[in-house]
Amino acid sequence: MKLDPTDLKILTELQQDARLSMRELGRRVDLSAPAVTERVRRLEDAGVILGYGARVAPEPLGRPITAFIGVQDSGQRDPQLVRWSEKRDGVLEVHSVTGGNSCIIKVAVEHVQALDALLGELIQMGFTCSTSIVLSTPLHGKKLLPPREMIKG
Amino acid sequence: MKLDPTDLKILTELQQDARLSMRELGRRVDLSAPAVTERVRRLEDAGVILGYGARVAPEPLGRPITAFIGVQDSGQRDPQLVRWSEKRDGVLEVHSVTGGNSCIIKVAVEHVQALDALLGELIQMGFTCSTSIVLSTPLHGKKLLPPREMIKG
DNA sequence: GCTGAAAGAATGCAACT
DNA sequence: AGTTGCATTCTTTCAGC
Repeated sequence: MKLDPTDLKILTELQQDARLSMRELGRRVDLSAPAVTERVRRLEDAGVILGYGARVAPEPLGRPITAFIGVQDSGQRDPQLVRWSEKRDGVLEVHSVTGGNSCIIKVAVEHVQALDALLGELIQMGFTCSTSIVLSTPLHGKKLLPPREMIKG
Repeated sequence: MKLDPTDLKILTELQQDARLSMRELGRRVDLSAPAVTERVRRLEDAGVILGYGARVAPEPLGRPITAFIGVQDSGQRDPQLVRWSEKRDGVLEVHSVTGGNSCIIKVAVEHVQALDALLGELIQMGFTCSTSIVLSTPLHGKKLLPPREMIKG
Protein backbone atom coordinates (compact mmCIF):
# COMPACT_ATOMS: atom_id res chain seq x y z
CA MET A 1 0.00 0.00 0.00
CA LYS A 2 1.31 3.37 -1.05
CA LEU A 3 -0.02 6.49 0.57
CA ASP A 4 0.04 9.97 -0.87
CA PRO A 5 -0.35 13.24 1.04
CA THR A 6 -4.11 13.25 0.44
CA ASP A 7 -4.40 9.87 2.13
CA LEU A 8 -2.54 11.27 5.11
CA LYS A 9 -4.96 14.17 5.34
CA ILE A 10 -7.85 11.75 5.19
CA LEU A 11 -6.35 9.61 7.96
CA THR A 12 -5.70 12.67 10.07
CA GLU A 13 -9.22 13.99 9.68
CA LEU A 14 -10.90 10.66 10.30
CA GLN A 15 -8.82 9.99 13.39
CA GLN A 16 -9.92 13.40 14.65
CA ASP A 17 -13.59 13.00 13.74
CA ALA A 18 -14.83 9.70 12.40
CA ARG A 19 -18.35 11.01 11.87
CA LEU A 20 -17.49 13.52 9.18
CA SER A 21 -19.68 13.20 6.12
CA MET A 22 -17.83 12.25 2.94
CA ARG A 23 -18.85 15.59 1.56
CA GLU A 24 -17.28 17.54 4.42
CA LEU A 25 -14.22 15.28 4.40
CA GLY A 26 -13.85 15.90 0.68
CA ARG A 27 -14.07 19.62 1.31
CA ARG A 28 -11.23 19.39 3.84
CA VAL A 29 -8.90 17.40 1.62
CA ASP A 30 -9.90 19.12 -1.65
CA LEU A 31 -11.60 16.18 -3.29
CA SER A 32 -15.14 15.49 -4.46
CA ALA A 33 -17.38 13.27 -2.38
CA PRO A 34 -17.18 10.24 -4.72
CA ALA A 35 -13.39 10.48 -4.90
CA VAL A 36 -12.91 10.69 -1.16
CA THR A 37 -15.42 7.90 -0.60
CA GLU A 38 -13.43 5.67 -2.91
CA ARG A 39 -10.17 6.48 -1.13
CA VAL A 40 -11.67 5.75 2.26
CA ARG A 41 -13.01 2.46 0.95
CA ARG A 42 -9.54 1.53 -0.27
CA LEU A 43 -7.97 2.43 3.06
CA GLU A 44 -10.54 0.21 4.76
CA ASP A 45 -9.96 -2.66 2.34
CA ALA A 46 -6.20 -2.39 2.78
CA GLY A 47 -6.62 -2.76 6.54
CA VAL A 48 -5.24 0.69 7.25
CA ILE A 49 -8.57 1.81 8.69
CA LEU A 50 -9.81 -0.98 10.95
CA GLY A 51 -13.03 0.68 12.00
CA TYR A 52 -14.50 3.65 13.76
CA GLY A 53 -15.09 3.99 17.48
CA ALA A 54 -16.52 6.46 19.94
CA ARG A 55 -13.92 7.74 22.41
CA VAL A 56 -15.40 7.19 25.84
CA ALA A 57 -14.07 8.79 29.03
CA PRO A 58 -13.68 6.37 31.93
CA GLU A 59 -14.21 8.92 34.74
CA PRO A 60 -17.81 9.97 34.10
CA LEU A 61 -18.60 6.29 33.59
CA GLY A 62 -17.54 5.62 37.17
CA ARG A 63 -14.07 4.28 36.45
CA PRO A 64 -11.77 7.01 37.73
CA ILE A 65 -8.73 4.78 38.26
CA THR A 66 -6.65 3.63 35.31
CA ALA A 67 -3.62 1.40 35.84
CA PHE A 68 -1.06 -0.66 34.02
CA ILE A 69 -0.25 -4.02 35.55
CA GLY A 70 3.01 -5.69 34.64
CA VAL A 71 2.51 -9.45 34.85
CA GLN A 72 5.27 -12.00 35.19
CA ASP A 73 4.47 -15.55 34.29
CA SER A 74 6.95 -18.21 35.26
CA GLY A 75 5.04 -20.92 33.40
CA GLN A 76 3.09 -20.78 30.16
CA ARG A 77 -0.13 -19.45 31.57
CA ASP A 78 -0.81 -16.83 28.95
CA PRO A 79 -3.98 -18.50 27.65
CA GLN A 80 -5.42 -18.58 31.14
CA LEU A 81 -4.61 -14.91 31.59
CA VAL A 82 -6.31 -14.01 28.32
CA ARG A 83 -9.47 -15.88 29.16
CA TRP A 84 -9.55 -14.19 32.54
CA SER A 85 -9.02 -10.76 30.96
CA GLU A 86 -11.85 -11.19 28.50
CA LYS A 87 -14.30 -11.93 31.26
CA ARG A 88 -13.09 -9.59 33.96
CA ASP A 89 -14.88 -6.28 34.04
CA GLY A 90 -12.49 -3.33 33.79
CA VAL A 91 -9.66 -5.07 31.94
CA LEU A 92 -9.19 -3.10 28.72
CA GLU A 93 -6.03 -4.39 27.04
CA VAL A 94 -3.54 -7.24 27.29
CA HIS A 95 -0.19 -7.00 25.54
CA SER A 96 2.31 -9.83 25.46
CA VAL A 97 5.74 -8.21 25.69
CA THR A 98 9.49 -8.73 25.89
CA GLY A 99 11.48 -7.63 28.90
CA GLY A 100 10.89 -8.11 32.61
CA ASN A 101 7.19 -8.77 32.17
CA SER A 102 5.36 -11.38 30.15
CA CYS A 103 2.35 -9.14 29.75
CA ILE A 104 1.21 -5.61 30.29
CA ILE A 105 -2.44 -5.22 31.19
CA LYS A 106 -4.39 -1.98 31.15
CA VAL A 107 -7.37 -1.65 33.45
CA ALA A 108 -9.93 1.01 34.38
CA VAL A 109 -11.66 0.47 37.71
CA GLU A 110 -14.10 2.20 40.02
CA HIS A 111 -11.92 2.32 43.14
CA VAL A 112 -8.71 0.94 44.62
CA GLN A 113 -10.58 -1.99 46.13
CA ALA A 114 -11.54 -3.13 42.65
CA LEU A 115 -7.91 -2.88 41.59
CA ASP A 116 -6.92 -4.85 44.66
CA ALA A 117 -9.46 -7.50 43.78
CA LEU A 118 -8.05 -7.88 40.27
CA LEU A 119 -4.50 -8.11 41.61
CA GLY A 120 -5.61 -10.67 44.16
CA GLU A 121 -7.02 -12.86 41.42
CA LEU A 122 -3.86 -12.56 39.34
CA ILE A 123 -1.66 -13.50 42.28
CA GLN A 124 -3.90 -16.42 43.09
CA MET A 125 -3.42 -17.62 39.52
CA GLY A 126 0.31 -17.62 40.17
CA PHE A 127 1.31 -14.39 38.47
CA THR A 128 3.68 -11.81 39.87
CA CYS A 129 2.35 -8.28 39.38
CA SER A 130 3.70 -4.77 39.49
CA THR A 131 1.10 -2.05 39.44
CA SER A 132 1.39 1.46 38.02
CA ILE A 133 -1.59 3.69 38.69
CA VAL A 134 -2.04 6.41 36.10
CA LEU A 135 -1.82 9.86 37.71
CA SER A 136 -2.30 11.79 34.51
CA THR A 137 -2.05 11.30 30.79
CA PRO A 138 -0.26 14.33 29.35
CA LEU A 139 -0.33 12.85 25.86
CA HIS A 140 -3.03 10.59 24.48
CA GLY A 141 -4.33 9.58 21.12
CA LYS A 142 -1.74 11.25 18.99
CA LYS A 143 -2.66 10.69 15.37
CA LEU A 144 -0.99 7.64 13.87
CA LEU A 145 0.70 8.43 10.56
CA PRO A 146 3.27 6.63 8.44
CA PRO A 147 6.98 7.45 8.75
CA ARG A 148 8.21 9.83 6.05
CA GLU A 149 9.82 7.10 3.96
CA MET A 150 6.41 5.46 3.49
CA ILE A 151 4.79 8.45 1.85
CA LYS A 152 4.06 8.82 -1.83
CA GLY A 153 6.14 5.97 -3.29
CA MET B 1 -24.80 11.56 35.20
CA LYS B 2 -27.07 8.57 35.46
CA LEU B 3 -27.07 5.93 32.78
CA ASP B 4 -29.85 3.51 31.97
CA PRO B 5 -29.54 0.25 30.03
CA THR B 6 -30.39 2.03 26.76
CA ASP B 7 -27.44 4.37 27.26
CA LEU B 8 -25.20 1.34 27.73
CA LYS B 9 -26.43 -0.14 24.48
CA ILE B 10 -25.76 3.17 22.74
CA LEU B 11 -22.23 3.33 24.16
CA THR B 12 -21.58 -0.25 23.16
CA GLU B 13 -22.78 0.25 19.61
CA LEU B 14 -20.94 3.53 19.09
CA GLN B 15 -17.69 2.13 20.44
CA GLN B 16 -18.09 -0.69 17.95
CA ASP B 17 -19.05 1.51 15.00
CA ALA B 18 -18.96 5.25 15.36
CA ARG B 19 -20.28 5.84 11.86
CA LEU B 20 -23.70 4.31 12.46
CA SER B 21 -26.49 6.59 11.40
CA MET B 22 -28.76 7.74 14.19
CA ARG B 23 -31.55 5.90 12.43
CA GLU B 24 -29.70 2.58 12.45
CA LEU B 25 -28.49 3.17 15.99
CA GLY B 26 -32.07 3.84 17.02
CA ARG B 27 -33.15 0.62 15.36
CA ARG B 28 -30.54 -1.31 17.38
CA VAL B 29 -31.50 0.16 20.72
CA ASP B 30 -35.26 0.34 20.01
CA LEU B 31 -35.62 4.09 19.86
CA SER B 32 -36.62 6.56 17.18
CA ALA B 33 -33.92 8.54 15.41
CA PRO B 34 -34.72 11.84 17.17
CA ALA B 35 -34.75 10.15 20.57
CA VAL B 36 -31.42 8.44 20.09
CA THR B 37 -29.91 11.62 18.63
CA GLU B 38 -30.92 13.49 21.75
CA ARG B 39 -29.44 10.82 24.02
CA VAL B 40 -26.16 10.83 22.12
CA ARG B 41 -26.05 14.61 22.37
CA ARG B 42 -26.50 14.36 26.13
CA LEU B 43 -23.75 11.76 26.42
CA GLU B 44 -21.46 14.09 24.47
CA ASP B 45 -22.39 17.11 26.57
CA ALA B 46 -21.81 15.15 29.76
CA GLY B 47 -18.31 14.30 28.60
CA VAL B 48 -19.01 10.58 28.46
CA ILE B 49 -18.46 10.53 24.71
CA LEU B 50 -15.35 12.58 24.00
CA GLY B 51 -15.39 12.20 20.24
CA TYR B 52 -15.20 9.71 17.42
CA GLY B 53 -12.05 8.38 15.82
CA ALA B 54 -10.99 6.04 13.04
CA ARG B 55 -9.09 3.01 14.33
CA VAL B 56 -5.88 2.89 12.34
CA ALA B 57 -3.58 -0.15 12.19
CA PRO B 58 0.10 0.71 12.67
CA GLU B 59 1.50 -2.18 10.59
CA PRO B 60 0.18 -1.30 7.13
CA LEU B 61 1.20 2.27 7.86
CA GLY B 62 4.80 1.14 8.15
CA ARG B 63 5.03 1.02 11.93
CA PRO B 64 5.20 -2.69 12.72
CA ILE B 65 6.88 -2.29 16.12
CA THR B 66 4.89 -1.20 19.14
CA ALA B 67 6.57 -0.80 22.50
CA PHE B 68 6.02 0.46 26.01
CA ILE B 69 8.89 2.39 27.53
CA GLY B 70 9.06 2.71 31.30
CA VAL B 71 10.79 5.99 32.09
CA GLN B 72 12.43 6.81 35.41
CA ASP B 73 13.03 10.44 36.14
CA SER B 74 15.26 11.27 39.08
CA GLY B 75 14.57 15.02 38.77
CA GLN B 76 11.41 16.86 37.78
CA ARG B 77 11.83 16.61 34.04
CA ASP B 78 8.29 15.63 33.19
CA PRO B 79 7.55 18.83 31.23
CA GLN B 80 10.63 18.28 29.08
CA LEU B 81 9.55 14.72 28.40
CA VAL B 82 6.07 15.82 27.40
CA ARG B 83 7.35 18.46 24.99
CA TRP B 84 9.67 15.89 23.48
CA SER B 85 6.85 13.35 23.15
CA GLU B 86 4.58 15.77 21.38
CA LYS B 87 7.15 16.46 18.72
CA ARG B 88 8.70 13.04 18.29
CA ASP B 89 7.22 11.00 15.52
CA GLY B 90 5.96 7.62 16.70
CA VAL B 91 5.27 8.53 20.31
CA LEU B 92 1.58 7.82 20.87
CA GLU B 93 0.88 8.14 24.59
CA VAL B 94 2.52 9.38 27.78
CA HIS B 95 1.12 8.36 31.15
CA SER B 96 2.48 9.70 34.41
CA VAL B 97 2.30 6.81 36.89
CA THR B 98 3.02 5.59 40.40
CA GLY B 99 5.45 2.76 41.05
CA GLY B 100 8.93 2.12 39.77
CA ASN B 101 8.52 4.38 36.75
CA SER B 102 7.63 8.06 36.51
CA CYS B 103 6.07 7.60 33.13
CA ILE B 104 4.94 4.93 30.73
CA ILE B 105 5.27 5.84 27.08
CA LYS B 106 3.70 3.98 24.20
CA VAL B 107 5.38 4.17 20.81
CA ALA B 108 4.88 2.71 17.32
CA VAL B 109 7.96 2.73 15.12
CA GLU B 110 9.12 1.51 11.72
CA HIS B 111 12.08 -0.63 12.87
CA VAL B 112 14.26 -1.35 15.89
CA GLN B 113 16.70 1.36 14.85
CA ALA B 114 13.96 3.95 15.26
CA LEU B 115 13.21 2.56 18.69
CA ASP B 116 16.88 2.69 19.52
CA ALA B 117 17.01 6.31 18.38
CA LEU B 118 14.11 7.26 20.66
CA LEU B 119 15.73 5.47 23.61
CA GLY B 120 19.02 7.20 22.87
CA GLU B 121 17.36 10.59 23.06
CA LEU B 122 15.61 9.71 26.31
CA ILE B 123 18.84 8.52 27.89
CA GLN B 124 20.62 11.63 26.70
CA MET B 125 17.95 13.68 28.44
CA GLY B 126 18.86 11.87 31.65
CA PHE B 127 16.05 9.36 31.84
CA THR B 128 16.44 5.71 32.71
CA CYS B 129 14.40 3.50 30.40
CA SER B 130 13.10 -0.05 30.37
CA THR B 131 11.68 -1.21 27.09
CA SER B 132 8.94 -3.76 26.48
CA ILE B 133 8.35 -4.59 22.84
CA VAL B 134 4.82 -5.76 22.12
CA LEU B 135 4.84 -9.31 20.69
CA SER B 136 1.10 -9.59 20.39
CA THR B 137 -2.04 -7.98 21.74
CA PRO B 138 -4.44 -10.77 22.65
CA LEU B 139 -6.98 -8.26 24.00
CA HIS B 140 -7.50 -4.76 22.71
CA GLY B 141 -10.20 -2.15 22.73
CA LYS B 142 -12.62 -3.90 25.01
CA LYS B 143 -15.73 -1.78 25.31
CA LEU B 144 -15.63 0.62 28.23
CA LEU B 145 -18.79 0.42 30.29
CA PRO B 146 -19.73 1.58 33.77
CA PRO B 147 -19.50 -0.78 36.74
CA ARG B 148 -22.84 -2.33 37.67
CA GLU B 149 -23.45 -0.02 40.61
CA MET B 150 -23.45 2.97 38.25
CA ILE B 151 -26.34 1.78 36.14
CA LYS B 152 -29.87 3.08 36.24
CA GLY B 153 -29.80 5.12 39.46
C1' DG C 1 -40.73 9.70 24.02
C1' DC C 2 -43.38 9.55 18.94
C1' DT C 3 -44.69 10.78 13.92
C1' DG C 4 -44.22 13.04 9.47
C1' DA C 5 -42.59 16.19 6.08
C1' DA C 6 -38.70 19.09 4.21
C1' DA C 7 -33.88 19.55 3.63
C1' DG C 8 -29.51 17.39 3.19
C1' DA C 9 -26.22 13.57 2.39
C1' DA C 10 -24.75 9.04 0.59
C1' DT C 11 -24.59 5.85 -3.23
C1' DG C 12 -24.39 4.44 -7.85
C1' DC C 13 -23.99 5.47 -12.48
C1' DA C 14 -23.39 7.81 -16.29
C1' DA C 15 -20.30 10.83 -19.67
C1' DC C 16 -16.31 13.43 -19.64
C1' DT C 17 -11.29 15.70 -18.57
C1' DA D 1 -7.34 9.21 -10.82
C1' DG D 2 -10.13 12.69 -10.88
C1' DT D 3 -14.52 15.78 -12.28
C1' DT D 4 -19.70 17.05 -12.73
C1' DG D 5 -24.63 16.00 -12.98
C1' DC D 6 -28.46 13.37 -11.86
C1' DA D 7 -31.64 9.73 -9.68
C1' DT D 8 -32.58 6.93 -5.77
C1' DT D 9 -32.47 6.11 -1.23
C1' DC D 10 -31.28 7.06 3.43
C1' DT D 11 -30.53 10.45 7.18
C1' DT D 12 -31.13 14.47 9.78
C1' DT D 13 -33.86 17.97 11.63
C1' DC D 14 -37.67 20.41 13.19
C1' DA D 15 -42.22 21.01 13.84
C1' DG D 16 -46.36 19.39 16.33
C1' DC D 17 -48.25 15.83 19.42
